[in-house]
Amino acid sequence: MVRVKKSPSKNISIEDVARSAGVSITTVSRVINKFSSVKEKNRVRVLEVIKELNFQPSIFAQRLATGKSNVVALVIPRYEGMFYSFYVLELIRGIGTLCEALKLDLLLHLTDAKINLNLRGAGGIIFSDIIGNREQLDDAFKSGTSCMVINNYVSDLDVDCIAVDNVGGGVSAVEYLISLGHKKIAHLTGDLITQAAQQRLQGYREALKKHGLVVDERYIFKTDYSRGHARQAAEKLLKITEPATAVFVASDSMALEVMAVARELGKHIPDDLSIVGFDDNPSGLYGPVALTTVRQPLVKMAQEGVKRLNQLMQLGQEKRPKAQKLILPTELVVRESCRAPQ
Amino acid sequence: MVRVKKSPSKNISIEDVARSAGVSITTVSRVINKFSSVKEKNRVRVLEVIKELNFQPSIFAQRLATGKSNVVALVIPRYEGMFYSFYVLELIRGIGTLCEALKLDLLLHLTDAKINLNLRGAGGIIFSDIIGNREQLDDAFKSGTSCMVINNYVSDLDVDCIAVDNVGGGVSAVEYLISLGHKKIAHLTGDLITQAAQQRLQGYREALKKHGLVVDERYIFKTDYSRGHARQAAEKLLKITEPATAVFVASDSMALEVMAVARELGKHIPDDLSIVGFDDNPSGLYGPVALTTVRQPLVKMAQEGVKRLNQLMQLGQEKRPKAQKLILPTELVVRESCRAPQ
DNA sequence: ATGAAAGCGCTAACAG
DNA sequence: CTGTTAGCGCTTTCAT
Repeated sequence: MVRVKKSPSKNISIEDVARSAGVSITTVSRVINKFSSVKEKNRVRVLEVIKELNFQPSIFAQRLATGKSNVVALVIPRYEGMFYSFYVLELIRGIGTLCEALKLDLLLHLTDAKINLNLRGAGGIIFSDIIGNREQLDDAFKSGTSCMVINNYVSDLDVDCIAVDNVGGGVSAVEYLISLGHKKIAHLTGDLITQAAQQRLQGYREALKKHGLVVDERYIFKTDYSRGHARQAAEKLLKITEPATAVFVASDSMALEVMAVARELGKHIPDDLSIVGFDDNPSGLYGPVALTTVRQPLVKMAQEGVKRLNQLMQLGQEKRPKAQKLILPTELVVRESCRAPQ
Repeated sequence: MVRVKKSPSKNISIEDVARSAGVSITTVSRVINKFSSVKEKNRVRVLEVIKELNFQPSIFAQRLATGKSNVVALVIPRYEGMFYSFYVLELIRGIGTLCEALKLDLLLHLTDAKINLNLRGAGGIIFSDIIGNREQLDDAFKSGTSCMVINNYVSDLDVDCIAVDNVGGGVSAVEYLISLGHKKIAHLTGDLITQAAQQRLQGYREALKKHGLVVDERYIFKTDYSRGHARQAAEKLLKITEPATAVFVASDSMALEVMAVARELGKHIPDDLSIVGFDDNPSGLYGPVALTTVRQPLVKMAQEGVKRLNQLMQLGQEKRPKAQKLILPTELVVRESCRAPQ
C-alpha cells in the first residue's frame, strides 16, 4: 500500500541539506532564494552544508512549484542558406551571451516549422525571423507565453518585435551612390523569402525614385544570400551591355564575392565598379579594398530582444503590456569600395 | 490553514483531460506514454480531448516525477575568435538538427568557464572543445551525468569523446605538397589553445620529418584562426627571404585570406604559391582558384556525438558503459590551389 | 483494463 | 525569524 521509500538516491535534495544543517526545509529554501529574513548564523551554516554536499536545487521542482520558467526558447527557421550566415552566428552570440548573463536557460530550436514544439516548458520564446512558422508564433502568443520577434517587424499582431531599419539602410546605401554621381546602380537582393531582403530591395527602389532615376529591373539580381548565387549574379551583372557603375549588395559576404569576381574579370574596384554591402561583417575589412557597407546592430538587436523578453517574462502571463515595436537604425560605413563613376 | 485552491489556471492539466474524458488521471497518463493496456475506446476518447483542449503535458512535472531529463546541454567555450568560425556554426547545425529529430531539448551555454552552470537539469552534456573548462567536465562526469566531448580527444578521463583526425589531416596535406615536389612548406596554425590547431601543427611537423625535410620554425606562423591575423601572417610569409613555395593553412577561411593577400601582392596561385586549407568550407569553392583542402566531417562528428550521448542518457546514470573514443578520418580534397613548384 | 494514492523536490502561505 | 504543510502536475506502484 504504502510505497517503499526509495533507496537513498544519489541526488541530494533540499531535505538532506535541511537535516544536515539542523534547520527546516523552508529555511534552506529561503537561503537559496536569498530571503533577507534568515538569521545570519543559519544562513552561513546552510551555505556551508550546501557547498559541502555540493547541492544544486532541482530546477524542475523549482519550476513546478513556482509555475515560472526562465527558459527562453530560440526558434530559428531552418531554410537553405539561412544557416550559412554571419547573421545567424551573430544572433546566437548576442542572445547566448545575454541569456548566460541573465541566468536564463537558452533552448535552441532549429525548426523546419513542421515540428510541433512543446512550448509549454518555455517561459519565453524568441522567434528569429518568421519563415514558414507564423502559426507557431500565433499559437504561442495566444497561449499567453511571452514572445519576442527578432529581425522581423510584425504589424498584424500585438507582439513585441525588434528589427533593423532595412529600408532606411537600403536608401542610405543607394543615396550615397547617387551622391557620388552614379545613375546606373544595380542591386543584388538577399533571399526574398526574408523580410530583410525585401526591405533592402524596397529601400533601393525608393532611393532611386526619390532621385528621379528609373528602376531598371535588369539591374536587379535575385539571390539567396549564398556566395554561389552571388557569384553567378556578379558574372551576369558585369557582362551585361551597358553595365551598372555601382551595385548595392544585400550582404557583405555576397559583396565580397562580387568584388572577387570583378577582380577576376580584370575590373578595378572602385574605379570600374562601386560596391556597397550590408552587415558590417569584419571580413569586409581584410580585402585589398575595404568594403563600404551598411552597419546593422545585430548583436544589439539580439540583446535588446532578450532584455525586453526577460522583462515580459518577469511580469508573467497575466499582465502583458502593450507590445513594443522597435526599429533599430542602421549606419552607413564609408570605406574604400566606392567612388564617382569614371 | 488550508490553502485556497487556485483559481482555474489557464494551463490545462492532465486532470482536466481526465475529467473531460471521464477517465482517471492514470489512464490519461498511460495514453500519453503509449501504454498498450488502455482500451482502444478510451484511448481514442482521451486523444480527442487532448487535441480539443490543446493539452501539452508539463515537462517539469514529468521530469520531476520520472527523474529523467532529455535536456542536452551544449557547452561552448567563449574565447576570442572561436565564435567567428565556420566550425561553430556547423557544430550547432549538426547538433541542433539531430536533437530536434531525437526530441531532445538543446540547451545552449556559451560559457567563459567562470560561470557555474547548473548542470543538474541536464540529462546529458556535450562539451564542444575543452578550453578552460576542464573542471566542469570533471564535475559533471563525477556526478554521473552523461557526458560527451566533441572535437577534443580526452585521454585522461574515461569519458566518451569524438574528434577528428587532425594529425592525420595535417600529414596528408603536407605529404600531398611534398609529393608535388615542394620542399619549402610553411604553416599557418590556428589558435594553439585548441587541440585541433596543435594537432594540425603536429601533423605538419611529422610529415616533414617523415620525408627527411627539416622543420624550419620561421615557416611556422601562429595565428588565432581570425582573418585579420591570417592576413598579417600571409604578408610576412610572402615577404620573407627565401619564401616558401607552399603553405598548409589551418582553416579554409584563413587560406582564402592568404590567397587574397597573394593576389594583391601580384603572386599567382598556384604558380607562385601552393595552398592547402582545412575544413572544406564551401566558401573555398567560389574563388577564382578553388581551394584544395582537408575535409573534416564536422556535421557527422556533431551528430554521432549526439547519437551516442542519447544512448548514454537512455541507459541512465547507473550503468555507464566503458567510454567510447572515436577519431573520424579526414579526407584530402584536391582542387586547384596546388601545383609543383616552379 | 483501470483507478487511488503516494511520491518526485521545491515554494509559499500561514501560524507561531 | 522559523517551521508546518499544502500544493505544483505528472508517474508509478498496488489493488481491483
